[in-house]
Amino acid sequence: MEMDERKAKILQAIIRNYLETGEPVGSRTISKYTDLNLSSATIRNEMADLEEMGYIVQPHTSAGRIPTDKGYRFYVDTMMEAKEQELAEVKDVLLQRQDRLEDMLRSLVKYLAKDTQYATMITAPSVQKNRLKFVQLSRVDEHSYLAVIVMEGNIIKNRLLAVEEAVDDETLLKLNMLLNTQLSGMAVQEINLSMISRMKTQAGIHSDIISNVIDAVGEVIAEDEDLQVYTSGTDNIFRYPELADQQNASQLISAFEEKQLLGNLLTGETGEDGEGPGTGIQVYIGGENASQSMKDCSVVTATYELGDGLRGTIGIVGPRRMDYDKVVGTLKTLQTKLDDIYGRKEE
Amino acid sequence: MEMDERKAKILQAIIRNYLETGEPVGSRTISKYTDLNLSSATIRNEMADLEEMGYIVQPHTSAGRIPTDKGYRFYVDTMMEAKEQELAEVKDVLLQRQDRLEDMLRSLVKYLAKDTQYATMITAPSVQKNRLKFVQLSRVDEHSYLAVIVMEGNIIKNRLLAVEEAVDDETLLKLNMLLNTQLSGMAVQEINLSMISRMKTQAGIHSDIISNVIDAVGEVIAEDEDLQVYTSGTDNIFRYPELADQQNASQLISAFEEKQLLGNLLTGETGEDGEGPGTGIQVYIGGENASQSMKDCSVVTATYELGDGLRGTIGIVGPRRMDYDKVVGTLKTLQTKLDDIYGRKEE
DNA sequence: TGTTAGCACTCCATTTAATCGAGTGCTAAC
DNA sequence: GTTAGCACTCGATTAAATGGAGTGCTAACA
Repeated sequence: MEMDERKAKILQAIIRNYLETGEPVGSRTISKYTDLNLSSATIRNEMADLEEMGYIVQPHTSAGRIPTDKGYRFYVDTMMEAKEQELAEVKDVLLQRQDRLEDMLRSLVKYLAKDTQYATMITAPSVQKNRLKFVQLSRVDEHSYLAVIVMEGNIIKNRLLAVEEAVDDETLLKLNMLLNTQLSGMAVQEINLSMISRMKTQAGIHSDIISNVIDAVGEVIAEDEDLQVYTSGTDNIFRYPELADQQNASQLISAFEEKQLLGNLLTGETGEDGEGPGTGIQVYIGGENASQSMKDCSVVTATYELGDGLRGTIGIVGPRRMDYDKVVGTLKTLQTKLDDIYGRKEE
Repeated sequence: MEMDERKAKILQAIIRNYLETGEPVGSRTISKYTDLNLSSATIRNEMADLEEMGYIVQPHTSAGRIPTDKGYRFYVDTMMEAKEQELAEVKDVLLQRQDRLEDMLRSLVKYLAKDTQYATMITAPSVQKNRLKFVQLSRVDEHSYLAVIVMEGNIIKNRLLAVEEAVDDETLLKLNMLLNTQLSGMAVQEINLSMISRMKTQAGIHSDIISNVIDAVGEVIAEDEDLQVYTSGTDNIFRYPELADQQNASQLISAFEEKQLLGNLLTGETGEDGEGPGTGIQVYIGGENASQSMKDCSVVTATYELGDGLRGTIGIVGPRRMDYDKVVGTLKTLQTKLDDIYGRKEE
């Protein structure tokens, strides 16, 4: 048996209807719902076929049909029309916070949760090419010195160092020059032992400071690697009865508490080809999810890019019967806007 | 009617038992539970009295008794024995992250959630005396300059500034001197218009850079004022059936999503006297909570101090029948440890 | 006067039975 | 190939029956 056009239309009608109501869909409903002008009996026959093919199931004998994962998959792959979404104020969110990345992400993920009414998450962008751009050491007071480290993509980190003996201004200037001539533009992997010892030699009696700074650089990099994940709208799961029962809710809320695992979930698979906005969007339906705790959810992920090789992932989590058209549309639009704002900086 | 010793003992027994089981406790249970050697009939009489006095109620006619808010309040005020807690690894958490305040708070709140099995929250410390300690402007590349601002308490902030025309090294040095002589040690409120215009005059043709930096300072301060709240262990509410039903859970999870409101809840009332650890701990039982959404919860808050006037609040949220002894003990111990680590820095 | 045994009573929780209705599959006619 | 008709299924909802934990009250006792 194969999928002909009429079956597809019926399947589509079932899914559309189920997305809206969350109730199993009966043959009579479809008969009226579509412009096919077929009686419920005919629909029933077709539905039996669709069930046999694995696109829909009955929760129990005398109920209507609901889509299976395979049914949703078919819908998403061949029938979905990702509509560009409005996303009115998002541009403000993105612009407003440009220089406080963290705040921007928090705002963004919150905005998305509010807009879509699903739970949302976003990973802080991680630097692809981990290059140092600039290192600076300054005196804060007698015994504390501040190391500021700027990486490619304008990721800024600081670290306060305790230093035994004071350093005079001139030496400080020299140390800074030493640091920058050696480290600027350097990829993190290239900083090796011989380099470090060379620098120490040059620093002479202040070699301990240099090694402090280099330690700081190392830590800062490491810090950047266990990536931050921000979430919002977890309370939205209570909007969908199929997720709101104690069992499910508890599991999901727990999952959202474990940012680290969430991160893995998001970064696990990005291997989609293509450039520019509108690509890198993936849909995971129910059992397709890597995590057991998400087995009753669908997750839509999108990679985003802030220029300079800064890449992260956005995830939207809802029930299986999530409004795929809207969510994918929203993410596409968002990608476009991000590209508008950050893309042109690249030149 | 008044509270005599026997009534207090019975009330205590009722509460202790209810804290453990979560089930209404009957007269027979108490008769066996305590060392009073009284028959259940006698206990029944006393319980009727306690009910009349408002310390306990029956959920329905033929059920045992459960404590009222007033009952818990009496317990907390007069019978609780806050036991010092073990808190094995917390010292590691506190030390390990000393220079990344944010990470430390996140770890801490997570640790507490795991230890207590309740939901936890913590506000980032806000600076009491908002003094600038150090300001530095450095060149990152041709058109971007980095302003680093260090405040009393070693709160470090950076901001990237776009600058039209390049500035040579010497000028940069001068600007930095200007900034520091004028701003260092200055309280934020003291920076007024006349000061700003004076600095601008001195900066001459680079006055726009100065005003950029001052703007940055302003923003950074403002940023610090809408205080961050970190939460953890919200999934713990599902451990307590009385909070885990859909209605309650949804409301609570929503409350925890609204960090801003949570913040108000925590900072609303601190007006407790006393110095040093072991003070500033407050217990809000059920309806005593300011927020309607917490009406079925108890909240224990504690202020903490990191030295240098850096103060924040910790909150632990659980069911009414929370283990007050343990929670208060935990917070006291934590305060002591924090004092050990950060307290002596003050000298 | 305080304590206790005994007993009737209440009310929730749980189980069991009864009813309803949406939706199906199948058959036979068009 | 389509459709009307009908018997059938099965979850959901409502109603009734049962059991038991715990009470309040009374009367007897120290």
